[in-house]
Amino acid sequence: MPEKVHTFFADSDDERVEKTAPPPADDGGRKKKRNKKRKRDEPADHPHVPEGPQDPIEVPEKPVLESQPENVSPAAPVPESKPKSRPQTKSKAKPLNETKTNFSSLREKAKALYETRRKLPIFAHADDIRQKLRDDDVMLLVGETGSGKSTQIPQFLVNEFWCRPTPTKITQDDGTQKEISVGGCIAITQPRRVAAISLARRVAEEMGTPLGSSSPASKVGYSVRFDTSTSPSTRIKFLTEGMLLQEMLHDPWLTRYSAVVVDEVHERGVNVDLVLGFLRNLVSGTKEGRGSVPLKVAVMSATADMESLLGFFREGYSLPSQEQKTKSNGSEAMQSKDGDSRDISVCHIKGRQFPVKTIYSPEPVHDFVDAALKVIFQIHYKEPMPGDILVFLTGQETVEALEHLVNEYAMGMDPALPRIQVLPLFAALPQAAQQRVFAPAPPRTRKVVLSTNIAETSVTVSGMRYVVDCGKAKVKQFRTRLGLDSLLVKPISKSAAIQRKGRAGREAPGQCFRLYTEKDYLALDETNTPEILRCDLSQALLNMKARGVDDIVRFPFLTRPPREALEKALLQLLNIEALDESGSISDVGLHIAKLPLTPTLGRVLLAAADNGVECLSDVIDIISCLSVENIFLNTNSEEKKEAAETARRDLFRREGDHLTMLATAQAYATENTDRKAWAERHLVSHRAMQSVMDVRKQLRMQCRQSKLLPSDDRRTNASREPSPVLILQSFLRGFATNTARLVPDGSYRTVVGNQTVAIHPSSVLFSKKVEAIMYNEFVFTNRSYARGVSAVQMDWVGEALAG
DNA sequence: GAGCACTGC
Repeated sequence: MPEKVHTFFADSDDERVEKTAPPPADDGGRKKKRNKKRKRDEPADHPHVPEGPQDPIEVPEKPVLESQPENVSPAAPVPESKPKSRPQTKSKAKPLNETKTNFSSLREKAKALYETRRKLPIFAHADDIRQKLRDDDVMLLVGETGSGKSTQIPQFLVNEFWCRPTPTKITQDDGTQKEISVGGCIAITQPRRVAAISLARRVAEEMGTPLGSSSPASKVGYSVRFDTSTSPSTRIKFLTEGMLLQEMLHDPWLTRYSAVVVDEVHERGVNVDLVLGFLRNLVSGTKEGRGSVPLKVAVMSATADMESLLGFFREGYSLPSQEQKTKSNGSEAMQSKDGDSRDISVCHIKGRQFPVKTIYSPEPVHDFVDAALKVIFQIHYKEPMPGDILVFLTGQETVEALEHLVNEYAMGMDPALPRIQVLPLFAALPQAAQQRVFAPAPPRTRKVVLSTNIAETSVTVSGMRYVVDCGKAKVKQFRTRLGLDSLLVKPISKSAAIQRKGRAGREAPGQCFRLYTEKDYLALDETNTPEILRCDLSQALLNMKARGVDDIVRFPFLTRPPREALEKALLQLLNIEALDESGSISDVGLHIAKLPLTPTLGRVLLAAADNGVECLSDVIDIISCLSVENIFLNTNSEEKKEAAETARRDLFRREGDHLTMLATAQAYATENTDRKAWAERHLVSHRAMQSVMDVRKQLRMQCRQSKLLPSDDRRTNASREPSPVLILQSFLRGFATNTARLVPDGSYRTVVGNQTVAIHPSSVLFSKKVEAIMYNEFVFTNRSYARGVSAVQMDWVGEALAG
């Protein structure tokens, strides 16, 4: 396979962007020096983005969520979980005159933003990028932090000739021809919801178009779970990877799209691997379902590891097509037939980062909390203000330990020195406490943020000049053989270390103190282990089966999971009857695949439907609670624990966590005056309960659509008592293998495998002895824990295991 | 006696 283009764009050096910034290039054809070929590609109705000197762009120094265009600051700080999704007043078209006035002010804003855009490192490469995707269907792009790739690439491409809706004909199953329109829209996938939404908002502003469903003329929209905002004129759509997979279940040929841009591939979540596999099949196949209209694919990553992706897509081109029709042609014939579009372009765009000096520990460090403490004060004593410190630790425990130590030492500090403000940051921290890290420090105060790897990708805190990196992180790993997840502290990868270091150089030159030796660094893995090698594959496999990938072994995995892991997942799907004996997907499996749940929880939902509408309704409430992390607030202090016990007394159910969750969800749902106050009174997380209600609403809706629930939404009988037996038996249909019995020594042993398992301290059954338990999660940290636990009877378990 | 980080029509 010829490799036609392999270009590395030399770009400006880090801080000298201004000086070496290339001559302003074209953004979409608005400049004088325009590319002749492009002219006719531009629809006239494209919002006008003028050139020329404009008002200086105000880029507010606000917390920025990562994966946002690195140099873009959203107007608002980190949104409270789902900011605008709650009162859903979507898809309301504005009156025409209002829309009109909006357009002119939107255009003004876009005009102002244009100056910022053209200074982005990627801007000078707009023409090359357009040309590459005209020649080839696949482009790989390495864009370092600050290059502007996520916001600019879709704008570079949206007016290309190949990006228009194309009328074509497809052959239907019955052999008849059907006229359809293919393409017209660009999809850009993101690993996280917030990134998808804020990127869409930013690109809409830059293009001078309203966002999503706010106007029928909107050209930019987004789609994430619980919150989709698009219009009939949407041309650029940001969506989460999961959302694209979901769309592909209904439209396997992606007929709405002319291009899919897969962003942040280096994060390698399991969903992105599936997306890439499906896209490779699409670009290297016959495209019959698209009426032969090509699909352009751009794969973007922040790290330079493009070799494996290049090999991955080349392999797709060199194989005989997955589709039967071209099989006889062989790969060579296909190559000459399709010519250029069978090549793959690679681009490398430098980022815009300030230099960060790396300081290694001269000696190996045994206690990184202690070492971090020393380094923090070393920085504080020696380095000038301003300059906040970001410390990467492994988890809540180490964060809190170091928090106490720093506060203790700071008290004995010379009063003449600037003060120190310590701020913890981890996902389980209540939202209000998380927000504190974004507030600027008081005068003469240095902020020290102690964070888990949440600050590595998900949250960006501004003002950081010093990074302290312990070199470790907790990693979840699914152990196929044991059927349990382990959560262990492991060394991070080089690319994670580089990512952490980069956090010090976003606003000024910085320093990164690595609490490990250079030798240790050099011994680290190059990249993070892809999630597909670390997780239970049953959901991924079910998704593939639901899309007609019969032979899992032949699916193009960017990283192929071990055979054992695939077999385990297939067995699991067989156990819950999602697959039949031949390995084909069953009706049950097809139904489960469409639910936004793990296959096991999906199976439980269907089993509950067999036990009647009331049981299904209750099980939906419980599943909704299980779908969000921890609905109960943490109670670390003895005092708080007692308070919680009292506050939650009326929610507690002796049957276990499932019935307790049901009581909580129903009490919350029936609270009509002040849910927030109710949650606070019961030491229940209001944020988590809002998510629970979102999931519940979605599941109820789907069950009504599939006629499992009656179409009128009235809860059957609010005052009725739930049936614990039916509910728990429904759960056993999915979790029969997640059971353990009490043995004479007072411990629990798993029914399958006879392993010791302890009830997690967060469970209401903690320290209780019952005949047998069923649990949702089996996690190894310091020991094996069962989480999400209920008491069950052994004869139920026997029945469930027998099928 | 304890909770890395994401995510789904």
